[in-house]
This record gives sequence, C-alpha cells and structure tokens, in this order.
Amino acid sequence: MRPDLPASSRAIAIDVLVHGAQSRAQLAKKTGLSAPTLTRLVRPLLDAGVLVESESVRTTGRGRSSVLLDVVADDHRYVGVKLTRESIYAVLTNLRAEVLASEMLPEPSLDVPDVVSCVAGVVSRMEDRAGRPVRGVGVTVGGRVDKGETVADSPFLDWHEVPFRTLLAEQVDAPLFLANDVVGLTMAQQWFGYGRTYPDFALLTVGAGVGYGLVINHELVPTLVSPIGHLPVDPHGPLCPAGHRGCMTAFVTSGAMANTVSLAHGRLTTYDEVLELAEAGDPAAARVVAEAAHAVGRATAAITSLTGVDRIILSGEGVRLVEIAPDSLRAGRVQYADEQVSVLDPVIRPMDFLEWARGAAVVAIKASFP
Amino acid sequence: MRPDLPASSRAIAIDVLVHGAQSRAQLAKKTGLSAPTLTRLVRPLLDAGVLVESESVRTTGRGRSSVLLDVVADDHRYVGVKLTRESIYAVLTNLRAEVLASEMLPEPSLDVPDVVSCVAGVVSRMEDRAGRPVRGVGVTVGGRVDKGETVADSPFLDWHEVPFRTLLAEQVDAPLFLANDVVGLTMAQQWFGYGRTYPDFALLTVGAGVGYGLVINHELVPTLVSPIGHLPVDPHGPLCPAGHRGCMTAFVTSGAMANTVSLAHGRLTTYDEVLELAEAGDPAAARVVAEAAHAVGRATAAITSLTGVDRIILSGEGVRLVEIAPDSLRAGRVQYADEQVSVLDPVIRPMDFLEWARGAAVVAIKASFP
DNA sequence: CAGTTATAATTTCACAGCGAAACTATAGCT
DNA sequence: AGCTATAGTTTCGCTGTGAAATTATAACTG
Repeated sequence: MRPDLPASSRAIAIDVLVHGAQSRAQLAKKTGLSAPTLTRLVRPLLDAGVLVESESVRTTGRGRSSVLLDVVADDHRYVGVKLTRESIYAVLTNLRAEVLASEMLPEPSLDVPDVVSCVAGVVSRMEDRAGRPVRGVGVTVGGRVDKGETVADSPFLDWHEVPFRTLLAEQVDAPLFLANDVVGLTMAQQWFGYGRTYPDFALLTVGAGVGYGLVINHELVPTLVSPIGHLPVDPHGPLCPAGHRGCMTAFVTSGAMANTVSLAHGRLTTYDEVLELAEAGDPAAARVVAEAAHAVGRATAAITSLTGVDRIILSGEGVRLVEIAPDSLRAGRVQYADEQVSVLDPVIRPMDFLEWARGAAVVAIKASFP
Repeated sequence: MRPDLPASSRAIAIDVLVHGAQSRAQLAKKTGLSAPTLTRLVRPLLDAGVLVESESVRTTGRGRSSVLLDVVADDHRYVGVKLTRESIYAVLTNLRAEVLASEMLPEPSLDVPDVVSCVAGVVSRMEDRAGRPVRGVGVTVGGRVDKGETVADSPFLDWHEVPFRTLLAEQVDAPLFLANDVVGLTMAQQWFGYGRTYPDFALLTVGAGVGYGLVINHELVPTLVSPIGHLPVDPHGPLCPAGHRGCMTAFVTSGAMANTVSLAHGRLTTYDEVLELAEAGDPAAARVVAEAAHAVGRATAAITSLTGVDRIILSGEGVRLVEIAPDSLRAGRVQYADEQVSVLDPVIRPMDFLEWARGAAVVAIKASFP
C-alpha cells in the first residue's frame, strides 16, 4: 500500500490487476473518467512500476493502436498460510494469486510459541523459494480475528485473545496480515474468482465447519464469524455438538455426516467413505448426503431471502456432497421460494486445502497492493 | 432535489433535517470537514432557503455563541399514500414527516382507473388542507415496484405491470414517487426513526404479511420483495397458502393465526380476538401467539446470522403479538445462537396503519429533499 | 499515394472542492 | 481594559477533474 498514491490511481491499478491488461481508453470508459484523467492517473503508476505498458494491440477498425497496461504479476511474491487444528498449509504466489509453490506440514502442537516458530519457518522457506523479497504474508485462521492483530477466539486452535500478528512479526520480516479464513477465501473470490464480475455474491463453504462470506456492492460485509453454522434447517433434525437440533453444523459438516453414517452402519466411516457409499447407492449414506445437500440448498435460499444476493458460490473441502446430490440441493433451494421469482443455481467451486492458503495470500495482496 | 446543489451541501442539509438544528462547528466536527468548508457549503443552502439560521445559542464556557442551522420543517408539505386491498391511507406531513392530517377511505375497487382517480382525489383534498403547494407525493404498495414507475406485481391489488406513476401523474400536479411499502417504512426508520443513529439495522414487519427491509452502512440494501415471508421456520409447522409448511407466513401473519385459532375453537376468531384470548390465558390462542413470537425470534436470528446486522426493529400492525409473548421471542432469537456471542434484543415499534402512509411520505421527502 | 476518417493518448487550461493560515466576531473571565 | 476561548469568515494555494485542442497512429478511399 503506497499511501502517496491518490485513491483513484489505486482503483485503476486494482482494476488492471483484477481484470487483466487493458488500454487507457477501456479503463476510461469503464470507470466513467475522462481520457485526460486516465493519462494523469496512470503516470504515477508507471513511474512507481506498479503498471507497465505492454505491447500495443491492434483492434479491429482503424485508429491509433491502444497500448495495454498491465501489472507485472511475476515481479512480486506473496505468501499465504492457513492454520487448522491438524495442519499448516502454505503457498507462495505471484501478484495474481497464482500458486507457485506449496507446503503442508502437521501442526506441531497448539501451543502458541510452537505454532509461531513453525509458521515463521514455513514463511522463511517460502522466502527462500521465492528468491526475492516477499511483499506480504497473509495468515488466516478459523475463528474470530480482531482488527487483524489478535486471534480473539478460535475453537479450532483453542486460542483466546492471542496477539498472534505481533508475536509472529518478531520472527518474520515481511509485512504481515492476519485475518479470518473465510474472509480470505471470500476476498480471493472477489478479486480473482467468481466475484470479479459481480458486485454482489455470497460464499458458502462446507467441510469440517460451515463458512460464510458476503459481498454487497463490491464490499465485504462484516458478518459474525461462522454464525451460519448454527442456522436452523429442521428443528427435528440431528443434533450438533452445541446442542442445536437440525442446524447446518448438524447436517452438513463432514464430522457430523461421518458420525451419522457410522452409527447407521455400526462401524466407523470416514467422510470420504460416506461420499463413496452414497455414490455407490448405499441407502443410509445416500440419505445423509441428500439431507446435507438439501440443507445447503435451504441455507442458500435463506441467504437470498435475507440479503437479496442470489449469486452464491458453494465451496470448501466437503463441497463434493452437493455434486453428488444436485437434485436435493435444488429442492432445498426452491422448496420455499416464491413461484414467480426465478432462482439462480449456485455455482460450485471444488477446492482443495491449498485454496485456503491461497485465500490467506490474497489477504496480503489486497492489503499491500499497490 | 435541486440538481445544482453540490453533493456535500446536500449531505449537510440531510444531517440537519435528520438530526435536528446544529451549529456549523458541530457539523464540521461530525462530518470531518473543515470550518471554512462548512461556511461555504452552508451558504447556498441559506440562499436557497433550505436552511435558516435560528437563534444563536449560548453554550457553556466562553467564546462566541454558535448559530444553529435548521430546516423550516413547517414550510413544506408532503403527502403519503399507502394502498392496500381494502383501504387507502393518506397522510399530510411536514418536512420532518410529522403527520398533520390523515384520511382513510375504502378502496373503491381494484380496477386501476378507479384507484387512480381515488388516489388523485385524496391527494387533491390533502393539497387543499395543506393550504400551500405540496412538495412531493409518495405512494407505496405491497409488491414489486419497478424503477419507481410501474407496479410490476402486486398480489394484494392483483396488479401486474401497471404503469401507475404515469397514470397518476396525469391527475396529480405535484412531484410523484412510487415505491414498495416496506421500502418506505424502512426509509422512515432510517431518517426519522430508530435507524437515525445507526448505520446498520433491519426492519421486520408483521401483520397481514411479513415485511423486511435492510440498511447496511447507511444504505438500503435492495432485497427481493418480502421473500422473508416464506423463510422456513419449522418444516413440520402449519401450511401457508403457497403450500409451504412452517414458513413465516404460516406462523405469523394475522390471517394464518386467526385461522388456526378459529379451527381450534370451532368458531370464527379475528386476529384481535386471538391476541385478547392469548392475554386472557386461552391455551390455544396463547400457543399460537407463542409460536408466532418464536418464529419472529427465529427470523431475527437468521437475519443477524446472514447479514451481520444485530439491530432489528420489529413493527407492523400485528407486532403486538411479540409484546404478549416476549419470552418466546427471546427463545426463538437465542435458541440457535452461539453461546459466547451476546444477542441484542430487538426493538419493538408498535404502529398503526397510518405509519405505512407516513412511510410513503418519507419516500417523497427523501426523493425531493432538498 | 495523398487525403480522409477514425481511434488513442496527451497537453493545455479553467473550474470546483477542499483545508491551512490568518482574520473577524463574540463572550466570559481576571 | 486585557486575556482567553470559541464560532465563523476570508484569503489563498493545492488537488482532482473534464472540455477543447493537439498529437500520434492506423486504415480506408479514390
């Protein structure tokens, strides 16, 4: 973040980063600014090296060729780290959040000093691999993060009021940014994913927990952390650990689903097995998966009802469940819908665990660009 | 709306209208603008008569007395009209949306020309009572309103794609504004009610239907029209006319509640009787009211979960039900809540039907001030 | 191939919004 | 009367902006 750059210059730079190389004329039309203003706004960006003029491109028709402006994505390196209870995931990315290297290692323990030095070690190795200064390091955790400084409360790590950024900054030189994990994932979608093109969208993640991010009018709406996890779906449904009957956590988290199927079959069944069994036609597993997909559909309908946002991304490690039971998803989404109103289908974005780390990298990119 | 006024002048004028008489110094501090800028912004407002300097006020301590700036609320007249299936409600207000006169008359029929001339008649009578030119007329209806021009779809009036504003403009001289009824009510809360002080709040209305308005960061979020009416609460609950089991409509609308109690007692019971019976301890009525209040609580919890907004206003003609069963409301609100997170109690704003018309007047005020 | 047209980008210039500094206007306190 | 504190104004310079004119480039035309 260069504080000397005028805000409108920054907006131009972000547009180029997010939407790719464009000419000044295109940018002027898109932003509603005049051509002279664009020339003026772009100059300091060129001087600072934020943008470069790439080849001039012949468009159809006559007239002078336009010169494309672009970021040099590969000039910059960012690191993203996501902490879970079991593992630490890290990625090295360029400015466009494209993953160049990754690492996964088991969580040493949940003691804060252990985690701090372990993360510092990962970051240091990533810096070596980068072969150049890293411009920013983003770290995300599940749970409440306060002002980007402290982990106020993380049930996954059993942490409370840990001033994690400060602690980590003692061992990491690069600019450091701390955020909630779903916030990072939502930002990644906003700048480099589905949300790029849309001013409003919601992100619902399914896996060990249920995550939720909301963007309205290009801005991230600060929701409480993962409150959607306890959104009620069916007051007669299964029980979640917090004692809620039929909330999202009880229906769709991988642990809950595995438990239910284990109980039905009288033997321990993993989440992956549940999905396989469901695909193979096992009645119990199929039922559990269908109910979970139905619950996800219900949740998307509630999101649309209460926020007016109808573009919804489904993602998370466990999202395959809705691909297995698309009809249940659809049924849950439209069951209580108004007849006249057409309902957009959610977009499914399968993802592995590195995607979480990539979200962390985007936290750093967003905070430090340009 | 004076298009020649700079945007920041307008912001100052709105602040004075909404928050009452203030000195330039106060406004400068609040808006973060400098004192000179405030002098400059206020001048055209004084010239145009939007603001006046009222008496200079001695504050504590020494120094020059500050001069309060205020709108002349009673210099201006606005009319608000709300259409329902059975009746037309109209109010005459001043600039601060204080009701000076009101009128209620039965809907002549649902034929568009009848309604148009009836509304034109009401407006004309209100203009007579105003004794001066009316600065704006706001008309609101339940249902989808497109671009302030046409009633795209109103199940209450059985109207579809009626270019109501244009039709009415042929018989009304004053500037005319058309909007959804809940939008008007939300705007009224935003400028002249509970929302004045808060950047984020939600409005939930209960009555013949269920209404929902959302303001985030001082801005009205465009939600679909009354989709919350079919928010599911309990998939084993009562049935609504659209065939949904246990949706908000089935639980909390006055018609549904009256029907349920009528059925239980084997005799026709009105909504008001239901509330009286519940207060008197009648088990069936008390149960229906408690379930309704519980459903309202659930809905507020869902709103908070999915929007992050925890300040919620409960209103509408039927809102007394939650006053009768506050414990059920609270139970529904916290039942699925996270334990750590403290939950704000909703604010209850009882209202009569004229409040709807006042909301319509606010539509006109907001659109035409200054 | 020179002239015409179309598009991109830049330069020049004038205007609007804003705040720092200095100034005027009050009012209380000593 | 002189000092201090607060409100509001005037002056002036900085910054962001677009209209208009200018330059650069490319294709099409007769």
